[in-house]
Amino acid sequence: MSELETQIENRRRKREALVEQGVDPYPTRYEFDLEPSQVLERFGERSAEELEAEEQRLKVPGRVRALRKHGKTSFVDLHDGQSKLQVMIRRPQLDEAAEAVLENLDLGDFLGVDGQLIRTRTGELTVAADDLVMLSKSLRPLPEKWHGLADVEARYRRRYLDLIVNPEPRQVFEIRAALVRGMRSFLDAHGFLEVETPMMQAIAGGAAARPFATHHNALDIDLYLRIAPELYLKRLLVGGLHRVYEINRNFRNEGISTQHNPEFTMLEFYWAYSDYRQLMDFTEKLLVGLANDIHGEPAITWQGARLNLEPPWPRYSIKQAISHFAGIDESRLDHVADLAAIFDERKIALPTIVKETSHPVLQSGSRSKYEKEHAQTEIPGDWYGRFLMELFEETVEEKLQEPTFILDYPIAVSPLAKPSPEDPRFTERFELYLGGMEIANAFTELNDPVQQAQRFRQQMEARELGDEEAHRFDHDYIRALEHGMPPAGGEGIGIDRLTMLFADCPSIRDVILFPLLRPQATDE
RNA sequence: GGGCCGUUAGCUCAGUUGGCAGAGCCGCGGACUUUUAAUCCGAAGGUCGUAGGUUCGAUUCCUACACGGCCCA
Repeated sequence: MSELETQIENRRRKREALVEQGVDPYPTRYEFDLEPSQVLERFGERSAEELEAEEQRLKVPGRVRALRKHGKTSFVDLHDGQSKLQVMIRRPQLDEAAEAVLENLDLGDFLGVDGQLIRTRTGELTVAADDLVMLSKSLRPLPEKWHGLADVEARYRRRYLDLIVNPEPRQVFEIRAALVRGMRSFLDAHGFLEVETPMMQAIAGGAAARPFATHHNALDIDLYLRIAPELYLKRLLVGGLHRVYEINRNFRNEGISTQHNPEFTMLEFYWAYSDYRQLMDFTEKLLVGLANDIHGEPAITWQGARLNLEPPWPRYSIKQAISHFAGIDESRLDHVADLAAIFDERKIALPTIVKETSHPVLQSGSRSKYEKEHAQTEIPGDWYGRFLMELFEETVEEKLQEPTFILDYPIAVSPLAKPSPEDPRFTERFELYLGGMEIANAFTELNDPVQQAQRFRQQMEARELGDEEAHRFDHDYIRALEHGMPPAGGEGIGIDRLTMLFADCPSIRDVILFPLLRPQATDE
């Protein structure tokens, strides 16, 4: 028998021993007065003399996290997930049932104690218990008390253990909840209506991503888990819900990394008669407010650096950003041939989509060949934008630690955004970068049904060239637009990444309670 | 998909330049009526991730695989 099996066997024997002595190891009901952290809140300041005079008796439940037995006196640390409360037990004062509980008590058990609140000789607030109730017998040993659970894989796979023995995850998920709470109250206060739109969609639209597929048996139709709620939320704009938001899961059938989990949480909101400029101001206000609420200052600490969130935040167009952060003159950013030359100079790989595309111009996969043929062959017009974006991601993205708006994205990569009146190659779109990560994506929404249909057709062409992430044509969405969508701004904010920043977690798995891992054969 | 790193007792970790596998915590037995990482005494606990290979001998060296981490695509 392995050591673990032995330990489980010992605990099972104690469970049986309790049953034999008429003690239910899993009782149905327990009435208590306060949990440990509440006891500390209410009585934490009382002196020994005050407690002695008060003769306050309490029933307190909690998980046994430490057990110090010395002869006739035992000390137990009772935890409620936030704080611990010490219990002192003098064996001679116990009745038979309580004695059996003490006799068969293990670390990890849930225990109810009943006794007077005192301070011990060392001054610690303590319940001097004269009655004990087993509330739930634990059959497996907890990880070590001092080092906790350190194995990263075990922490993700068995988050319940991580939460019991490590203080950090609880704090992280409290921050996460505070962020979501703060967003809701901010949006509610600005007159936004929270809605829920389909997670299962016949056409997975609203973003460039591969979806998860599923099937509805009764209707016998294929459905997709949504990659974004965008097209449904904008249908609501058509329907007269002029300020709407949704906080919910998106699913993207793509790789896993420290910044990507296949399911992740987004806030998306749409605001009629607004535009991307107003959304930038709104975003600044939202995030600096969250920082003030959660950290008590308009700043966050990210991987050792203090990032100041006080508005206004710098705003660069894509071209300005490349010029400013990568030192490339803006005059070289207007033509695809110039961009290709920069890729060569800087030894940057071509955009994936270009490499994967079966367009004859690039079939060789060789850049020099591409450049040669480029001179005499018509290049699909949207490749300028794709090259520009690739250059931006390669040279600028990681440098954007302080909050920065990057604006005016190429039309090729923004099929749902309204074109810029100044330069039709670009759109009224921004992304917010913070800590080197893309946190928000927003634009003035394209509400021209004719142009939107044309954009969808361009996406279908890209799909035929091999871009599996290209948007799908959504005829029903076009029909909705044809009824008239008010001019509007819309924005998505990634909750997971924002939590990473606010809780200073370098991996998205640390801000998702149960991140996706490859299933493991169950062990003992 | 590629590179690097990791996997030893329930937990946290040592270690073996190839020769019987180590500690602390936990668990078990004992002592102890104010401890708090309680203390003291005692006895336990291992397919060294899995499968092959090299070798007189592999936990250690080699190969493949599994799972995980970080970086890159």
